[in-house]
Amino acid sequence: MRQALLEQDGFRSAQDIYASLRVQGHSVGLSTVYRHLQTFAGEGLADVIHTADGETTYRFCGDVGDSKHHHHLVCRRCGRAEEVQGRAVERWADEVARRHGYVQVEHTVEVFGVCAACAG
Amino acid sequence: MRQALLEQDGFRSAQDIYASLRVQGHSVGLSTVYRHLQTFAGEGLADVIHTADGETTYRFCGDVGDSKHHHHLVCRRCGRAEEVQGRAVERWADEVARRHGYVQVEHTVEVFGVCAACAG
DNA sequence: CTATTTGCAAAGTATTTGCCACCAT
DNA sequence: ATGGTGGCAAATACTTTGCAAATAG
Repeated sequence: MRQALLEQDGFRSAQDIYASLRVQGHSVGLSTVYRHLQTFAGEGLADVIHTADGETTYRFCGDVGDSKHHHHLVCRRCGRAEEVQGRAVERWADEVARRHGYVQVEHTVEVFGVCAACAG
Repeated sequence: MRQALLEQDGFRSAQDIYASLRVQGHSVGLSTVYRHLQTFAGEGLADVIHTADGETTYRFCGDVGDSKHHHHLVCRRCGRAEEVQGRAVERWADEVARRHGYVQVEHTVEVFGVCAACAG
């Protein structure tokens, strides 16, 4: 089951993944999907992002516990995602925060678009 | 009522705003809060952002229909926010997207921290 | 047999909608 | 009367939790 989940690709919502699994014949429960997703996210096996309309989506990064800070370029259509880094952004965020006297700074940066394949 | 809503400050969730209004003595309905919030957002009178944990929060920008593209530096504690711009970020996002062949690019960038006042 | 995993169903929480009452015109 | 605004309550949608059956060790 864990396996079946890990084989899913791209950023998908829990509900979406659940539906896919059922269609694929697995008789899995919704709670199981949520439970694993949370576990994965906790272990760093999955990235979590919230789309513009507030949906929570997950994506598996592979088995590598590569915990490096990165952001995503996500296809709005198919959910496919590229992991990207941006020293420029990190610097900008820190600078902005510092200038206003904010501490314990974090930031969320996600880029959405339509990938070459989907754009046709 | 519209007025009472507009007087709220900082980024707050709908539920939060609703609670405040009730405490302040207004006998307002939750739906009214949501309806106005959506209207405001549509008119550009309010900015909407989703916090890291998926909560939807709103903030009033004043009466100016100043629709310029900007981001926020938000205090995690009190909800206060500074509107910031970052040409560097815009450029970076476009560049990253272009490099991977993505089109119709958009991005969400929010910086969270604890403001000087709250950090004490 | 005990511990873990899983699925179902129930409970929660957040948001949207339907509908009727109320206010000013 | 008429249109718009507002409140309550019901309906949705998404996520979490309780619990007992199934499975593994």
